[in-house]
Amino acid sequence: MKATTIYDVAKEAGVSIATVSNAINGKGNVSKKKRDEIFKVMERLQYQPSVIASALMGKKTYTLGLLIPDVSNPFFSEIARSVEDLAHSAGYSVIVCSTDNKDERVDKYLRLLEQKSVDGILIGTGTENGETLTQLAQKSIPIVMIAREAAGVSAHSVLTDDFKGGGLAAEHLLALGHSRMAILAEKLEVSSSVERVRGFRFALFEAGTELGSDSIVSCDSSIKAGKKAAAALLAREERPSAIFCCNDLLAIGALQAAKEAGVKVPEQLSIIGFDDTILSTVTNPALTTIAQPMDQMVKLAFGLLVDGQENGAPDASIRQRIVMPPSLIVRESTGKLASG
Amino acid sequence: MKATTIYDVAKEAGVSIATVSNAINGKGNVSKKKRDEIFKVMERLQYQPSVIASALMGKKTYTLGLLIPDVSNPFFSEIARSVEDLAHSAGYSVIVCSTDNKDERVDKYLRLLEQKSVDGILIGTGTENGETLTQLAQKSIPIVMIAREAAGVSAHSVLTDDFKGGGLAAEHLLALGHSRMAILAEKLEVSSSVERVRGFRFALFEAGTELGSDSIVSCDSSIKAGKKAAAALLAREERPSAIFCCNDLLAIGALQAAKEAGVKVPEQLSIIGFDDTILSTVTNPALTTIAQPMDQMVKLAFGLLVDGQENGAPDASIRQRIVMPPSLIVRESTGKLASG
DNA sequence: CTGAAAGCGCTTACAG
DNA sequence: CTGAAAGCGCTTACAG
Repeated sequence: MKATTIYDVAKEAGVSIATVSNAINGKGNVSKKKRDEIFKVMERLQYQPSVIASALMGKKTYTLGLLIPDVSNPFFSEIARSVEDLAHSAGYSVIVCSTDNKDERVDKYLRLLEQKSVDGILIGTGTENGETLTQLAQKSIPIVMIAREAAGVSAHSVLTDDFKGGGLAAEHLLALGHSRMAILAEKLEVSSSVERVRGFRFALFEAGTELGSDSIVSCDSSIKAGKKAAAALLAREERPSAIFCCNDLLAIGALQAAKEAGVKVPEQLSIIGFDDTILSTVTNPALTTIAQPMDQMVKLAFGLLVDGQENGAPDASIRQRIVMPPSLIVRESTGKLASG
Repeated sequence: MKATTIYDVAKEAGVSIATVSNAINGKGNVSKKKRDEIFKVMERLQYQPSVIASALMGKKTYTLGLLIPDVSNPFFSEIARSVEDLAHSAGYSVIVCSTDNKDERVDKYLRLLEQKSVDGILIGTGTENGETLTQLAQKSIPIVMIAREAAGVSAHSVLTDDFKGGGLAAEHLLALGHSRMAILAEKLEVSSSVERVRGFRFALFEAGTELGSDSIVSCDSSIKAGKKAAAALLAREERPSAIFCCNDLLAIGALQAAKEAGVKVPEQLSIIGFDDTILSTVTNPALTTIAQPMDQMVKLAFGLLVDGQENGAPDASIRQRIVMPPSLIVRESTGKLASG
């Protein structure tokens, strides 16, 4: 069964397709009578305008792209959900793209999205080579970065103050009386990770403490990798009394390593994560972590992406960089060292 | 900067747009010489064909829709990732739609996807009213159901043998010597949930045991709701020694309720979940659960959806219903009752 | 082997 | 207030 087109309803309603189009889009004055008649016919024929056709005429596709490292990672799936909801209520749908932080995948997806003429792209994935991005920006397809720094790309970005987040974690641990600390970071190419580490170290420095140079270990961003790295940390002669993990996945790995090593959390070891994903509420002990105000960040980013194009967008050219404050969520995985 | 079109490359290459089109699509014999020239120009101009335009000419949009209750639910985000990967390597992108199992959202998304002329829709969400679906099916947009039964809709479906899954859970608990059991189910409108409960009860029946009529409680599918319902169960005079939860979220709620009530798992209470999501590996104790072979299921569903249209599809009309076997994953949350 | 022309389903000036 | 016509960027017969 072929879908009904604007021609079908025009014929049925006894008007031209131009009038149908005008009626639908509320343009050019169509008399109320005709308009009603047209809408009645549309309903009867179950007519749905083809966005393909109208997109070809320069209108929007009402489709957005979302680039993230991995939808199956709770942190990003939560972002995806927020984006989707916002998009949905604004009439957009979103194409989700998991990049695994691989440049080739980023590139391929970006090209795909361009070919599909999406109305904008939200990027929450690492992109060292801003080349493709810059090209896109030139082609006037709006881009905004979320929870990631735009590496030399002239795009708006909304992110968390990762430096401060690291500081928050350090202060919490310091207040609990810890002094032998370690850091578990994901690969240090990711800018947010670097900032978290820097912030953590700086807070320690301000407090007059310092981190041994071998106290920062980095690994892949997964529970498994985190577990392995944490296990090595715990096997050291001078076992740390607290570990700052740059994301919840790593923190969970650390939790598991501690369990296997028979090290009690938080009595003998404090563990603090980052991101405040659903995972952190589910572990036992529940994870103390640093939360990013994701809902707000998504809302801001979405606004920049979509309204930026809809309004006259007088300031579209001036690149915005919105930084949001993280917050400490204390749960059960951190505490004072049990008696010394 | 306007994007380059087929006209630009035709002009540059000194040929007609028809020839460019043929060269790109490998149709109508284009001499090797011209073809090479054309490709060179395309590269130089960074030409990317518009899928919008070719879709309008009846070609595919290379976009698929995925309907699930909620991307931020780990079970579904894992499905989404598998679908995305398969789609990606076949040249498709996927629009993710979280329906919250609400009919209105299902309907709205379905209509949206239709307007965007997606090449197919994968449905993993409850849909009581098959009406919209049936309409779509008539409009010849391919649909396949995944992990859900197609309610009276003539669409392929690939699902887990939920009845057997429930049975597996029961047998496991039975073998551990339990007799006072209870079930935590999500709203009983969801077909898969009903089957799991039925399977569980049947296995008990075969073993000569029975479930008190008040031993089946249902609630929303969330950790919070599960926790509350489980707490009520645990507060009963005749506290159950084992709870079968129809999904991991509920099981985690039960785990938390037990912790709060001071009931030790698995020593005093066994808890078994369903789905084998990442969450079940992260709890402490780790969750015993029933796994669905999701990767295989997604692969099969995707094949039905995409190849079904690409091949001559001689059997496209005969509706397939593929049922996959679940399996028991024993972790730490189930065990024999400690001494009686 | 190659190109002129029609057409996909819309929208947008422009006449009337 | 309404419609004929051109055009968006492609593809597909059909001539040559």
